[in-house]
Amino acid sequence: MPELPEVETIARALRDGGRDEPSIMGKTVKDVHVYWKRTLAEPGVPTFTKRIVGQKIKDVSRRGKFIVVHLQSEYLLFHLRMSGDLKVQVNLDPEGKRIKAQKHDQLVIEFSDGMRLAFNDTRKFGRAWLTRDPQMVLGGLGPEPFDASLTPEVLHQMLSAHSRQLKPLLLDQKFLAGLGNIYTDEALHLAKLHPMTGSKDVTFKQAKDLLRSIRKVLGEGIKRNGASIDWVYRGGDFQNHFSVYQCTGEPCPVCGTPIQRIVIGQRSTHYCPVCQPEPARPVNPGK
DNA sequence: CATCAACCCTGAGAGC
DNA sequence: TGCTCTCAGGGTTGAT
Repeated sequence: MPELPEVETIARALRDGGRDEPSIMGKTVKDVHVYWKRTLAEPGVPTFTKRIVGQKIKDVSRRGKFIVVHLQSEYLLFHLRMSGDLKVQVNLDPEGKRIKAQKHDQLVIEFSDGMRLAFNDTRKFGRAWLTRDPQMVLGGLGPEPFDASLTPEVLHQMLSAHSRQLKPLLLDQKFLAGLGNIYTDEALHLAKLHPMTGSKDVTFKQAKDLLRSIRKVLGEGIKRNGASIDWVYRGGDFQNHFSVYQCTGEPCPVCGTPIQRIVIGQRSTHYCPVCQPEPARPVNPGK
């Protein structure tokens, strides 16, 4: 499940090269193949093809969990959702014949230099947009976790403005962009905050600790090239450094207490019952 | 505004 | 071995 560190890792590889793959910077689109139509959020296949063929790739960046490919006159956005990945591959064999798409390739963009960019997505939840106005897609996102303008004061104020449990609030991309289930659980554990804590009950000091923790776990994830979970996404090794995520029953690395798993907002949630004590006024104490 | 369930999908793992 | 069943999970949508 690619979250900010995994998406950042992929975006950097596309821009600078890496993961044994060349950069896509400066390449020109020659043709496209859409194998699963729903992968293309907008526009439809004919318009998409007409508008993207001939365009040159100027830059690659990231916003939240979106990968932003800057073209000459518009933007190609990707959201990997659960199982998406972007791979740069050789498109033509030595005889100049097109190498057939790999299993679960949903969208393939061919370049004029014989390479291609493949959007591979087992579960088909991922989406791509071709748009002149990326704000139409990205406009609703909350701040970037590493943005300097996101100070402890600002986060504290943001938390106070809502009356929700911390876990689902941090997962909400409109509140903060980039966290997913893994890094949210890890950040809350590091900040010693129970996932059911009401956002209005978070003190300034706790907000400050939370911001530092979020940046710490995300930074650690990026440094380790993300986490490789199940068969999804290759390369990273942050999965070997989880403190609580998918560590149910294992000892908390801080105090040794077995990690517990509960469900909050239809999401599995892992925490240490000692390091992250039940808040005085938990939101929805019953469930 | 907040919560909740359903939905989109496939493959892994459990149970038989 | 092979079948069926359950489940995971990000984000969207519609109902309460």
